[in-house]
Amino acid sequence: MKEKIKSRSVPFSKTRAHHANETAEDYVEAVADIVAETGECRVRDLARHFNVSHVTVSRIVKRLQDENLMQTEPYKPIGLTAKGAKLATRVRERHKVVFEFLMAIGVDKRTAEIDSEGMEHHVSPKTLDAMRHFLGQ
Amino acid sequence: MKEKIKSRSVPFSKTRAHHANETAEDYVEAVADIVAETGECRVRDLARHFNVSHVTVSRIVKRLQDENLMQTEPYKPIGLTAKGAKLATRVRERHKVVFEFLMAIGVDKRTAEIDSEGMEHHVSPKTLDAMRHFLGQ
DNA sequence: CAGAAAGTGTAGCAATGGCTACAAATGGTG
DNA sequence: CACCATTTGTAGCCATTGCTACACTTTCTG
Repeated sequence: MKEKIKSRSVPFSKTRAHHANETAEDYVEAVADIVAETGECRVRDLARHFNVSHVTVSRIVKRLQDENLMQTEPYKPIGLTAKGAKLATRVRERHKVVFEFLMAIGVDKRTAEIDSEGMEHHVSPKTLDAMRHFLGQ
Repeated sequence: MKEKIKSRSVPFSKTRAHHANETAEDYVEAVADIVAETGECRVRDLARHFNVSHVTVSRIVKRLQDENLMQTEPYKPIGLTAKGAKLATRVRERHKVVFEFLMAIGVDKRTAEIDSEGMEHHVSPKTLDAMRHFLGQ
């Protein structure tokens, strides 16, 4: 099927689609994190995490379910599909590298946390490699 | 008035507002660049630059005009207001630092161009300082 | 100068992600 | 068990950014 979005092969290509893709990455990452921390992930957990209403969360979860990234049933916890888990792993690893890289160049922890969350979606594999190299891996 | 958007004081705060802000930054930067290169900026120039339809551009330009960042008249070139020019200067400088920083850590030019465009909006002043420091300024 | 080409504007639709208000389900607790 | 608080779902609104189709201006050209 391969309905992947050509994320940034060209500058500024299709901002809306790109943002929807970012949302998917943020959400699978959050689900993975929350499950890892608390055992299960609920709509309200995501609402608190992203500081949005539960309505926004449940609509997005519905969309991500349609995209085969998440799986849930009404009033039940939210889980990741195999595809979602795979994406989450990739995103978390990338996030970690960006965060540690920012720390390594002297950014304070709080700022590194905030900036890495925003920057990560725009860090290509090549740039990520450069960061890893800098970190001495 | 101070209707500034608290861009990322907290992680993930209000994605939609944040994105609208990014659009404003991208557009004022593009107008400044295009004017600098060709003498004037037209709707079609922005449409080509962002790879979107002219319709999308003219609607966004209208919004940015309402926000006092741009100025134009029907069928006329697009210019920046004082406020828009000020923002453009800040954005271009930040973009330049991020781009040069990526080059400095060994990212190839094309990738640095693409990634810096996406990353720049998420680079806080503190991280920007760290990048400047790294570049030896 | 008339007609064609290019550029721009407008109408109207879709997707995404915000929200409030209200309804329904779940889970504790008296 | 019955009630209440919490959680989740649904309805319906708005803003932003995509689009196509069509209309109108401007500009170039024969």
